[in-house]
Amino acid sequence: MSTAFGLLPKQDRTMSNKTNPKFTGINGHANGLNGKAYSPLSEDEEMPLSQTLPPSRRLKRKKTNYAESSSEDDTPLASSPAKQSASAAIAMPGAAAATTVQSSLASKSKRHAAKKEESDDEQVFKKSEKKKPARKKAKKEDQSSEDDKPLATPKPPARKRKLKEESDNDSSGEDEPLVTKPSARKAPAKKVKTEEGTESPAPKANGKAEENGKGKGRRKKKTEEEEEEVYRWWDVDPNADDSVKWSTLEHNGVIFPPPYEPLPARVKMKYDGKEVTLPLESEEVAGFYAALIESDHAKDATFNKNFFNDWKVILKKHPPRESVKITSFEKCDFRPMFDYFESEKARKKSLSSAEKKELKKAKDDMEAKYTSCLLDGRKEKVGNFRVEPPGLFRGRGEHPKKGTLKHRVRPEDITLNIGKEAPIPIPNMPGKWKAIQHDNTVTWLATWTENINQSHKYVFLAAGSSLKGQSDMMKFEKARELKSHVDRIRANYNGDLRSKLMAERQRATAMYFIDKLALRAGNEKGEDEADTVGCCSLRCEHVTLELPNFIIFDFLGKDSIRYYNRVQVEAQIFKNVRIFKDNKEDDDSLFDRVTTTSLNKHLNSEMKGLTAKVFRTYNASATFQRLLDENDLKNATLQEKLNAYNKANRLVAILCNHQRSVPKTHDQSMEKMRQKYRGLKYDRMKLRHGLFGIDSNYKRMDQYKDDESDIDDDWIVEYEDQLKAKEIEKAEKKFVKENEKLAEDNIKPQGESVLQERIKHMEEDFKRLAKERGKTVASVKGNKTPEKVMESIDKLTDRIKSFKLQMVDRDEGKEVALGTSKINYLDPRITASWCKIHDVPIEKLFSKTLQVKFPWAMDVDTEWKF
DNA sequence: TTGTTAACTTAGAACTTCCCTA
DNA sequence: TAGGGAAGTTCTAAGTTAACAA
Repeated sequence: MSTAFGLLPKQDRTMSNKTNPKFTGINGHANGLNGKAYSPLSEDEEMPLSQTLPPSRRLKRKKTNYAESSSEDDTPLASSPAKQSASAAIAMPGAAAATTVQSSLASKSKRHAAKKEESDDEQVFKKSEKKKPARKKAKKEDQSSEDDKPLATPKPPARKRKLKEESDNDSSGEDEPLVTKPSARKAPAKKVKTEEGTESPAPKANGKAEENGKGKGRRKKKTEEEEEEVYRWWDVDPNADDSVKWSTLEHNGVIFPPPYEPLPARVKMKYDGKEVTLPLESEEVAGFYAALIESDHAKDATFNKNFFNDWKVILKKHPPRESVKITSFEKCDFRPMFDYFESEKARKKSLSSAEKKELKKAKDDMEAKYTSCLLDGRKEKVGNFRVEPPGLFRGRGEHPKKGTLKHRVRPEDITLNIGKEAPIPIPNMPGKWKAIQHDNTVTWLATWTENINQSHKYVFLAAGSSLKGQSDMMKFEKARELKSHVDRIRANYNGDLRSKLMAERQRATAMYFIDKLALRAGNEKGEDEADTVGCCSLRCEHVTLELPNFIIFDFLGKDSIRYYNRVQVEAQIFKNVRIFKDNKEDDDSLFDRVTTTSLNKHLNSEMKGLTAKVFRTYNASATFQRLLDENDLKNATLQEKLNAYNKANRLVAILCNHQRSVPKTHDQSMEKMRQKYRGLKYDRMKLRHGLFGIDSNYKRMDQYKDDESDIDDDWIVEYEDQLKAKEIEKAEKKFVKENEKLAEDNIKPQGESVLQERIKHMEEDFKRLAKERGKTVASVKGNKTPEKVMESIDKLTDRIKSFKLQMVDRDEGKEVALGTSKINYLDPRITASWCKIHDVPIEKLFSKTLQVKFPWAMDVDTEWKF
């Protein structure tokens, strides 16, 4: 494997977003980050495939031949004599030129014979050797019939996800989790205040809340402090049945966005240079686009095409009043609308802070009742209680549907999930809910189906809620459980890398990538989605082999973020990928015998509840813990500790390929930093020269010369001019202020000559500086001893070093998003424990939101390890 | 066995607030 | 004290997973 990302040569780790191929999400955790080198190849493992397997049995397939060659594809690796020579060539290390051998498909009879020879593997082979389907077809477009259905009788969804943890309950000793399973949501809760100000009783000891969670007026009003008391779900009985998520649930539904507010009559878009008056319906959609004309979306042909097509449909029903026919996108000028939106933004921005506060309060008051719900009698925060407003679909990457119109969601679209006894909320816009259901095995409060991809939208509780917290904690516990299985699992897949069955060998190789590179599982995607891949859906074009043992990954992953990584792999992996790619087209699947389902099924057999995703969590958290532990921070300052933490965080983010777009002002701020950096070096140079001026016996300290090579004469002229201008400006301002002060005190102000005198002195100083240019001797202000000057030089050198580090840090981190791993992959207990060990306040590392999200992690002691 | 889908987590973009510097 | 940039928060798209229907 390659070195850690941060240590890679530049060409191997240049990063960039999306279309600009640069980001190199090198893991390196097998050597650099993780430090674990697995099973070094033994003599036996080095044995060419040709000696282990009859080479002629090697697979050959082409995408176009999938159908007719299916049975051929089922041939186990070791069973096709017809391809012996080709396989021998593949198997020879370094025999790259011989990897692609044209050969005809083996005959059925040969295949049959081969299968007979493989009697031992027959069963396995039959079960696993299935071809993967090509990209899924587009989902059914028209779901309107569903939408037009009358209010359905409340019924629970046909299918439901069964919790994995259920199966874990009966896990045998061998697979015992490291830590007692957390969870259990139905333990006694602290009293909470209901919306009306009454209190709900705590649920009964068995976890079931009193019917409907209501116990009005039974108890005295408690103080605010007590009401705010947190329900410590993580302290309660872990053996509760977690297929049931709640006993009682009360909420106020969702809040719909306000109706469309028409533009002032004077604001009109233009068509073919002339103003057009649009009816509300078409004006609203035009406005969606107008707001984006300065964004990248408006530069995208697909986005524009989809928007225009959808808008034309609206226009047909609601044409411009001038009876102009809008048929050409190019003739549309949305600028007047855009300008109006901008002016409105500016107007809102310019409001006084009191006015802004008032507006915010009105909004908060209006939303207040939707922000929380009563779950088993306890008040819990709701996450996305606002219904998504209509707009243009902002699909990422090359999503074929980006720009299409996302319809306004109405009550008729929404199904509520609520307790049986709870009052049904009334929508804040005209209409009736699509359906009401009382399913306590799911956690959502409301759902609807979006019109573009027919994807389901849900309203869930907030990240800080007990339900989310429990699930989060279980996620990390599952990842920790992997710790005690991972050696065995790795040994198993390392063994399978040489399996005679293609499916097993592919699966083992995929597992290797998932484990070492933290790749996602990679489900198949449909034609109506962006073409992105993960491990199982990698195509041949996404992996390039480079002798002797490098693999270059280059593909678009989730959110169309580019994954580029040049990785040094073990010989067997290299060999396998060569075999998998052989005789396939670029757009053929690399792992044609592996699906996410089959892979996860296998992982589950290795450890209960294990999926590809668990590996990502495990590797992120384990790597983070190890990196933190590697630091010696005994005498470190707070800043040094924070730097060490952020560095570990950054390495994990790189491992997981978490990118962000470069801040728009990045180049500008880097340039500022560079100027400041040079300025510091200039200051040191002057001190050095000054030191020599004071005492020529002092060394000129030429060790800094190279470091100061970017300070050339031209730059110095420019810099000193800037300095001079700044100093004069400063002096002028100071002079004005002094006079103002004097005027206030009724004292005669200073004359202009005072300022002129000061400026004259400054100019003399700068003239002296100009004379010293190009010389190695300079004057030093004040009566400084050489020792004092030396001291200043050392201090400056430290500042220069630290500033340089800051610059490098800023530049290298410009495309790395730290938040994603912190929120989703790093066990918060690692941070909590680390903070305690190093006496770092948690708020330095966890924002308020993160602290609310992870209350369950805060109690760990300093001994706790992931 | 395979495809579909419900339910959930993970993700970067977009927006908002905070804080530092001039 | 403004305003610019960073940090924090919200929004919603895009994944994963497993149950279930065909």
